[in-house]
Amino acid sequence: MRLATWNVNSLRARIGRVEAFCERHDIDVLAMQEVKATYDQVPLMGLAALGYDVAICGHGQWNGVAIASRVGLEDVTEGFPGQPGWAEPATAEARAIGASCGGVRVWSLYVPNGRKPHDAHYTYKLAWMAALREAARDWLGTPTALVGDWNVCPTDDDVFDIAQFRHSTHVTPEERAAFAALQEDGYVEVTRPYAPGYTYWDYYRQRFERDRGLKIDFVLASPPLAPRVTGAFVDRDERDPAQGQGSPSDHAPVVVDLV
DNA sequence: ATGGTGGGGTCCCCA
Repeated sequence: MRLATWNVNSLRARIGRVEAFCERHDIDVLAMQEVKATYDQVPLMGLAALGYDVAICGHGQWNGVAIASRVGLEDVTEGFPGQPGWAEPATAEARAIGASCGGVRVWSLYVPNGRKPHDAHYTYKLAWMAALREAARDWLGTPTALVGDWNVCPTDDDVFDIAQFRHSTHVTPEERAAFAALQEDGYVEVTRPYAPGYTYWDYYRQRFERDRGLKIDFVLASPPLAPRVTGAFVDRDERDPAQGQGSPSDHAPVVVDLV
């Protein structure tokens, strides 16, 4: 089974690229983040014609998550127990969707950005990740994949210039500890051994062209699932403005193969 | 310390 995760930065603006990506790589399950759309807003006929069922847990503005699957899409759940809410309607209830796909429980996750350390959104980010850890403990015994945009750089090597992030989110000890805690519980980050490179490059200052990016998109596999991983890669071509139709997302998709 | 680009919704917020 081939599983992918991709922060698409608007599914409406990117539907053509998403369909081409699924076809080109023979994707079975695609977890998407920042879809910025509800189900009825997106022309999904193309994906349906390719054999995919789609579930969207989304808001029309700044975020929203989705799962497209052609190996079954069952027991769809929006959010997880204990997920902290947020007063702003634009950010509420649209950061996690889970479903059973071909015998694997897949969670498409959009971890809050946090904006700035000391910002209330940063506190919310840490609370959200702590709640995810608590919920994820219950899924350790079954084949589970926690995939998505984690908005955390686990090591200094995951940032093009750590000096520029002295006063930024994504690299603080607290965020790194929250990401590491899931691995201490038994989840295994399965992409890095096969695909150590960046997954995100800012739009401005030609960051992609100069390979000045971040590694923030990951796949955490539960103990029963981790040994089934046979490979992974980052499809940098999908971030390349010179390739494909229309403008790219600022994230590249991450693909994982499972037996 | 700031601004650069792209995507939303209403002319400004968010990544």
